[in-house]
Amino acid sequence: MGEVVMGRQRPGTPTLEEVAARAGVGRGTVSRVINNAAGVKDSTRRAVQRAIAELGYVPNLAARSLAGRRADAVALAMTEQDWRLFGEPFFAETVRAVSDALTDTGMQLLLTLVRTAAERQRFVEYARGGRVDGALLMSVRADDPLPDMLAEAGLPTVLLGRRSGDECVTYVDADNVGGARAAVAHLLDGGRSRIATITGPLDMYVAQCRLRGYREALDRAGIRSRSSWEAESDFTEESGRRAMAELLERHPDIDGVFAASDTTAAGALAALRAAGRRVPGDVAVIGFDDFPLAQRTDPRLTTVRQPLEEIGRALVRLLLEEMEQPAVAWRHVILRTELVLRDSAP
Amino acid sequence: MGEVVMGRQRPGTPTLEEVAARAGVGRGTVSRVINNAAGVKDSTRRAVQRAIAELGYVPNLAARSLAGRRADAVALAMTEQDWRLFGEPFFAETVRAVSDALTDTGMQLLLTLVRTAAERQRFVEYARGGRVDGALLMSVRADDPLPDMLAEAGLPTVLLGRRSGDECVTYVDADNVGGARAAVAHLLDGGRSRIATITGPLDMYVAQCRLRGYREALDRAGIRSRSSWEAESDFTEESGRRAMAELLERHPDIDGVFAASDTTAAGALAALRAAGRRVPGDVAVIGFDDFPLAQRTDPRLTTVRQPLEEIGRALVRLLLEEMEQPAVAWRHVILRTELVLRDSAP
DNA sequence: CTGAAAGCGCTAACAT
DNA sequence: ATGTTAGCGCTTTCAG
Repeated sequence: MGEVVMGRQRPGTPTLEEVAARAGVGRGTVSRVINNAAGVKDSTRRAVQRAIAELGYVPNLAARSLAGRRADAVALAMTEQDWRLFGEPFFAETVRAVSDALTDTGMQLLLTLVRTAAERQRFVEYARGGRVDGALLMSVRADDPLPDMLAEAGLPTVLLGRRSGDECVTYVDADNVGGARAAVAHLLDGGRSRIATITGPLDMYVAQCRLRGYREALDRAGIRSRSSWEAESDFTEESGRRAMAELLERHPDIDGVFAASDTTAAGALAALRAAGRRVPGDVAVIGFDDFPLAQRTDPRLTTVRQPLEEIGRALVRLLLEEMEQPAVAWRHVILRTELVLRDSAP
Repeated sequence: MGEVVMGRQRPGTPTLEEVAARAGVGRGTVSRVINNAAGVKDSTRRAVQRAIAELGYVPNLAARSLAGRRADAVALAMTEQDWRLFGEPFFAETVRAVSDALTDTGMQLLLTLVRTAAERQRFVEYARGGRVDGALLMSVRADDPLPDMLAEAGLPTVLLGRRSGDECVTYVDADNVGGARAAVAHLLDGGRSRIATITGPLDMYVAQCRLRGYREALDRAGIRSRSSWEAESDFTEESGRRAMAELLERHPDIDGVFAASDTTAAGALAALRAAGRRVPGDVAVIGFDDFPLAQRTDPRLTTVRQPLEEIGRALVRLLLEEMEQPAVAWRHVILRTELVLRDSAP
């Protein structure tokens, strides 16, 4: 009687051994051919390739993984908060950059959602189970235990951003303090002096850094920073709008705004418009992240550009390094940010 | 001499065999315990669990996969175009729904980018190599060869949306024609008669369907549809803005707009505002997809809601069915859409 | 209820 | 340059 098979993989899939038989060679030779190893006579190689084509052979990756002790894949994990920021260009562009940086390595990039505790558990088992050779973690929150769980399990792990000033786990970050400082300094240079800021969620280190840069720039100019000039957002456009409205109410004479994200800057713009302010005539706005979002509407804003291509490359490079060597040290890379000037009349 | 090992997996990882030795049982028993199989004496089970905990044992997924002939993972592949629509709430919400629907199965969801031909090749090898038990494909273009490549390889595959009216591969879709028709009928009911539409990219079947619904509704009302009342967008906000401006120029007396997407509707809104039209006073706008994007600005728009939770569940259910049975038939599910009324004064 | 044994399909070291 | 062999760590009969 035909028993019910619980296996999911189609039967009858040709194996390396069948290819070897058909090509009239040993299994080792076939293995060399499919792995592009040197030292195979050209005629043999072609014979094997023909057999592969005729049989429609595809290597079984589980077997390769088991024998070769590697997965040829890396995960990029995103938490629930990341997911809500999904729409942000920063997010999509970074993933794209990582994907590009990975093309040469032949490794498959796997994006995974880690929203609940159950999903985190499953992901950890997946990663520790050897289905990926390493993990990239996006914009981790201060209280996120995932990096440590993976790092302690010995899985090569690299963070995009850090959880705090004394982060240990290997990470790539942008110079958030410096970028914010440069932005505010630019506003000051342009003759603005009543400068407010819309911060990101302050439980994220990145938001703390950008706020610090804002304050430092004011300090250096001899301006005492005050909390009434600071309003928190959660990096969404809507919260940026609200924060801006709030700031305007507190300080109708604002003439400059530093927004901690591109999306937030877009919200700020909308709120300023709604309040009848001209931008940048009455109020100059500088946003972190150089994306079209805040610029969909007319005024070409000056922005702080993060070098996303570089970030993607650095993430992959560090991950590869972690994979090559046993984890002897944490490696940190902080990439310079750049002010992109667009407001000719500051 | 210590040879350089190219393997990536940490050595010294405890194996099932070591657990068995420590617990003083056979390997089979350990296997039964970690798979929650029935028929293990309670005391034995606990002994094994203790050994697992003490050793910090984690099953090697490659070995399990090889022996068990399944991957316990499914892929959700996104093409380059999808990726550009990444920001759309529809996208994020659908993935979330799929993720939710998958939690009970214990399978890991893997999002993969398939942007270039090289990436497609790699993904096909990954999938055919047995690293996933099935694939979900988002909003495929008419000329996308990926569905056929996977389906022909015998991999359980389900599409979200179809490539054309005679799509074969198993899919889940929304009733786009009906939804569009209902939207336009609602505008007509509200006394509007000069109704334009902003379509999606017409090489996508979903966009064709929504346009067809628009035309059918007008036909039924005895209004001849004309192409000058139709403008194409690529589903982005910017293109929606442009399309609306164009339509306004051609027909300044427009009093209703059906937008083929939420994002497009947002663009239309902005353009209408810029042209000094009140919404919905002068012009009523209905968008497909029920999301806050088009509603960030004041007027509460009536929208066409796609049942995303249902779509996610259906995708997973069909995929599981494909996995259980050899592919004997293509299965298609078309989910009803719903008009969400918000404009009390149509 | 449990142990022993036979693979799953591949890589890599070792012969030749 | 190529064939042979010994595992990789697990699931799954099949005996007991």
